[in-house]
Amino acid sequence: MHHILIVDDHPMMAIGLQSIAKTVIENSTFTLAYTFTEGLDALAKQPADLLILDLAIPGTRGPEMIDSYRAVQQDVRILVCSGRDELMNAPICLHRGANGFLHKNSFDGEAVTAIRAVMENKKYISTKVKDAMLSNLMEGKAMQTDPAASLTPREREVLGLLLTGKWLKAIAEELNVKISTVGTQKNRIFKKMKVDNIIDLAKKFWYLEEKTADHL
Amino acid sequence: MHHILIVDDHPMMAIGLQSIAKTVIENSTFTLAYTFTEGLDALAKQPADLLILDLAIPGTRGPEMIDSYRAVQQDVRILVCSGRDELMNAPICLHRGANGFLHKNSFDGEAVTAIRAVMENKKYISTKVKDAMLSNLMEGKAMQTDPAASLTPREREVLGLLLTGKWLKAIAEELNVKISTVGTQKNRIFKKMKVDNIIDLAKKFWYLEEKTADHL
DNA sequence: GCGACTGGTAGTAATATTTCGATTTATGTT
DNA sequence: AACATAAATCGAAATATTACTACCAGTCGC
Repeated sequence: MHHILIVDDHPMMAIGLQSIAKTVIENSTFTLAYTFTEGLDALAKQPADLLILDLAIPGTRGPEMIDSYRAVQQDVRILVCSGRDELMNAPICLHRGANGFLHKNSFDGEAVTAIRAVMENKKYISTKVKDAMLSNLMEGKAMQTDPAASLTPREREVLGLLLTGKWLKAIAEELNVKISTVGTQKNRIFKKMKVDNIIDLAKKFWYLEEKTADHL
Repeated sequence: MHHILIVDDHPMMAIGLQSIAKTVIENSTFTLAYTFTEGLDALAKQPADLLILDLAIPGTRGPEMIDSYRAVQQDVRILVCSGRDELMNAPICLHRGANGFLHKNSFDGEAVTAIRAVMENKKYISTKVKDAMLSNLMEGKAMQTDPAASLTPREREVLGLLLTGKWLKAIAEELNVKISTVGTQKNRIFKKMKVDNIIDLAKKFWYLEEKTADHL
């Protein structure tokens, strides 16, 4: 008898995952949660054998979420399921303590493999990620990191506001700093992210946009 | 006995939809397709009673897809299921001949309602969209169709270049006009599209973008 | 032929942004 | 304590964009 908690802000995706998990783990019960805090509460109320976690749920900053859930139940198996760039995020999540990383574009066969592996206390990453990590290793390159990892907290804050389409003036007012300050931050963000214009920046962080697109 | 075709590039989302549809329509068979052409082929091979269609699948231009499927089977019920801006896209899709529009963030209850309505040959849109359309109507505004319909050819050309992130200067050189001219066009585009900044503009035309998010 | 309208084009002044370099503050090291 | 470093801030000049207005060439209806 196993209990599985699925945290995903897309209910239909959660149901898809549940449907797949049911075929892998017999005799299982499920809780579906649709926000970060809802998920935390659910885990606090009932320990889970498996936590399937969407990275991109609103009000969170991605991989850091893993820590929060581990803090509630230290030994929970965590399978991150994200639509964000796999090559970038899988290593980050595993490094942060996840047991597996499953891309949302994966076919159900891969989902089955991932769930099975994690339930057997093994780590799971896709072959694609394994290969990439291996070839990075052989070329002596450091592991792929979050593109925003090199940004300072303040820069990330400005990044978020820039992606809402706000003007520098509005951002400056919101943050209570001078416009020139925001200009400098924007400049540094562009340089660090190796982009030249706001459109390319937005594309790099398209996955953050999906949430906002709903209430245009 | 009903046959249902689900076209979505996220297999797990497709499974979620299937799982929900199963509870609504008894005695149903399913085909899941993961690309636009796969979907077309599947429909050509076996007529469907219901087509659940994701708008954002790669290699397509959004709502126009509806025409392609109707060309294969004129009387198929089409329920569009998209994660993008509902207020804008739902009217467009229905105007183009879809039978319903379901947002991907909807809860399963709404999905059930939507599927049931469409299967009963009724139209389905969310209350949110209904309200918005109604208030538009009362204010005498026309129903939203193609957002770019009101743009002139030249404006569309500039729009395309703007969405690649090019600066006015580069666009002006490319089109062999003065920067001020491009500035004017941009201004008119912004006004017509009722946006204030390039990010919101890009969001309005998300379906022109190749699905960059997944392979960044 | 004559307004009225549309599409494409610019000029200009007001605003916004980029791009420097420089200062301040906090933190960690020796 | 002295020093180095990273983060955040800001001023000012150089550029770029926006918000106007205006002009001209077609086109349509009459």
